[in-house]
Amino acid sequence: MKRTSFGTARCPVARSLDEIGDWWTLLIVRDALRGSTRFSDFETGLGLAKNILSARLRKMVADGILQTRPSPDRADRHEYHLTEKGRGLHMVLVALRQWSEANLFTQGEPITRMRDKRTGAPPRRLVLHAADNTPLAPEDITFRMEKFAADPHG
Amino acid sequence: MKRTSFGTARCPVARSLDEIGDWWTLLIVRDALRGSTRFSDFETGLGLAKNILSARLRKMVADGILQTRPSPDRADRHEYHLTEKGRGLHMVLVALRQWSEANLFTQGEPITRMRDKRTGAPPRRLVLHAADNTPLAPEDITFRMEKFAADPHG
DNA sequence: CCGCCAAGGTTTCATGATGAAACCTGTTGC
DNA sequence: GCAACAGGTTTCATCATGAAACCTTGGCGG
Repeated sequence: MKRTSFGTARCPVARSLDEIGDWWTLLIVRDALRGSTRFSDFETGLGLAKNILSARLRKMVADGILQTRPSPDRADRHEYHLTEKGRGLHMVLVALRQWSEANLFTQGEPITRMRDKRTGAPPRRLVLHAADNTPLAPEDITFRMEKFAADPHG
Repeated sequence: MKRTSFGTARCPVARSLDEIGDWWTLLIVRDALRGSTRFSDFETGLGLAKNILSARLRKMVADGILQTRPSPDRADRHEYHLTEKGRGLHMVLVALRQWSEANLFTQGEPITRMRDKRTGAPPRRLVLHAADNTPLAPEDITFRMEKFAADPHG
């Protein structure tokens, strides 16, 4: 009945889907990374119903992905800004974007592509590297159950 | 009323969410990358209802993320294997996993972590690089509307 | 060759999430 | 003072999700 929750899953992938695995959250982050801060920015950029947007923004603030700041020009309003946690989702968006570009578009279709602001060149593809900088394929990876300890390198 | 579709969006992020942006698809890919191939593998690994699993597998086959192969031991059954397109989602899972590890776990919590199979060490964090290998932050990126042309480097 | 069991689904039905449209509320511009 | 507008909330119909029951096919023990 109730949508199953992964909020306490031991698998990080499952747990992350609990916070951002719905239809709109990542797109809100995408727009926020490109400068959207106001309710109407998101509304027009995404074309979603106000009630849904309202609910999502509220949840994202509660989850620490966005934070509200008083609007500079209107005392009764506020803006939505990404937290560091929210900005951290940039890499997820890049990964999704690169997969999508490689698999979901056909020749000649209009597409919004990512470019290096200085040079106009496309960024490199993401690659997972081992500690010694050799690339790691899915088969080169194993999984281990541990007790969480924060990575000192961030 | 109907869940809005991003299947024809020009933004790759939006379009990808149309195919994999639901609660179970990425977790099915995760299990498939770790070796699950049979219906019951996914069912027990994920703990989801059979009807939902059935619908997801069917959609993922239709989308070219999974493909069915005849089972080696039972003529009337088949296995589900990732296509190249499906394997390409590995990087998305890694990005989600790293974000989750950095933001959703507290000290001492049990967690399933990714390790280099040879050395047991954790992989490096993903970083987006420019063509000249300098790191690119979200602010260093711009977006351009183009007609899609496949990247010759894959 | 008969009956039973398990894998791999499909059907049914109650409930929660989604989305369109209408409505509310406080400012600001005129 | 009043209309317009941003920024929501409420209402209601519809869709998707999930639990449980049911079906179907092929081994297999006797």
